[in-house]
Amino acid sequence: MSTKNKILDAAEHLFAVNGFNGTSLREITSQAEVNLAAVNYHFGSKKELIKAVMSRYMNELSPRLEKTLKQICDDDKKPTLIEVFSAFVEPLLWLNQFKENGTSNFLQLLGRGYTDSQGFLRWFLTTQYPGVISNFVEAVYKAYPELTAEEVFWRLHLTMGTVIFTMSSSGALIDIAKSDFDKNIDISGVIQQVIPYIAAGVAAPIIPSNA
Amino acid sequence: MSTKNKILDAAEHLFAVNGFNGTSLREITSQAEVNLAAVNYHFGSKKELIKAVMSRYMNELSPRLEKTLKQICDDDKKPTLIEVFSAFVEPLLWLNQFKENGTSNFLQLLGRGYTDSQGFLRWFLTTQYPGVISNFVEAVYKAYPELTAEEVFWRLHLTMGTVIFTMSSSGALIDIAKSDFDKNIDISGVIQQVIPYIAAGVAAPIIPSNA
DNA sequence: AAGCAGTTTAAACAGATGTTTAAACTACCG
DNA sequence: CGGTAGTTTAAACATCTGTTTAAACTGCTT
Repeated sequence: MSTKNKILDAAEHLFAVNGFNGTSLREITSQAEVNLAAVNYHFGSKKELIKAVMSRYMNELSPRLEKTLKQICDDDKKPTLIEVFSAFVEPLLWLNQFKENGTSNFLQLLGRGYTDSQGFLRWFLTTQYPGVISNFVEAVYKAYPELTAEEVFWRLHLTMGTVIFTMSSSGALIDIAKSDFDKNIDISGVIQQVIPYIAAGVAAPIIPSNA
Repeated sequence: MSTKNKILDAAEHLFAVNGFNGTSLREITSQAEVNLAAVNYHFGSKKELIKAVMSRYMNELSPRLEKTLKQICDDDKKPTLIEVFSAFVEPLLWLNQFKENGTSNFLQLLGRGYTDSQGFLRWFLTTQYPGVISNFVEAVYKAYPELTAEEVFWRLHLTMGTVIFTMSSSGALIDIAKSDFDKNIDISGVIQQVIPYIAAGVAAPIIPSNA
């Protein structure tokens, strides 16, 4: 395995667990068993390494997500919200075949990017992968045209929060499910819990503005 | 204003914006206009300062939350989920009178505690304020007894994620609402968007386990 | 005025951080 | 074989981190 990939693998794991700020280059390079200077040699800086870790996943996810969302919207009959959100499941779970623990690692990284260094993830997604968001918004609008653009905006942000936050701590949740309820679930079990919740949330009755 | 309070105010603001790891004692003490050593003199360590910042809010919130939740559950008729979640609104908004930007600051701090140093918030809430959580779980159970304990666990975690994550970035969301939709909303406007969403999410139809 | 507990101050501490340097090593090509 | 581009290495760099120290200062009581 190349030095570059050894670094990416170690960084991905440590970033997911301890966050970007909480992970030092020395931790990364010693876990990857490469020299400290290798990060700066191959990636230029720590910031560029973070981008590289995120891009490796987004480049896998982006085309698959586009495909499943198109499949749903190209049909003549309008999709249900459950179908729209389920369109994320297959691409996300595929990350587990792309890399071990790929799904939860990626979702954890998303959460870190949102909270660690403010605005980084927003910049990263909107500038590097603008199609993903617009496709998604369009799909939700087709499924639920009664919502105004403003309401779609709010509910998608709430959904993003639910998913990212939950997945960031999915490891802990899986442990609790085992110890408290004696249930062995994995990441797809978590997703099964999430989808009806967010679908119902997005489909919630609209509150009159002057109530 | 006492040195102790100057430190608490500066720390609260910086912690909320940049996280616990992302804020140094030198930033805090220079913004508070006190000597660097003052933190260790008055609080002992940075970790104790973090606890003190959180406790200042929790000590205000905890009794009010207990009161509003009790009000709902003591009635003979069972509460609705909207009522249960609305019980959080008044205590949370009261933090704005307790301190300027108190509500959003506190909710941002909650989000930081959840993601910054893993497990800290969980330890903090369960050991220092166990009543808050159990009261809440009981209220949800009364409002929606069809849910199993396991389902309540999942949906409350999803709800916590939604609320904390959204409120952490509520500042950015308020800005977007203004620029993209020309709507001037404040923190209570955000809460108004959140409540129907999470109430619908918790009340979502239960998925058969062998589907 | 003297003493004293509580507080503030500047300076230093040891350790960790991201980054850079220059020398050493490696493999391939002429 | 010699040379050269790409890579790895150990060491050092400057800067930042939380914490500690000992001296100075404060307001109060005896």
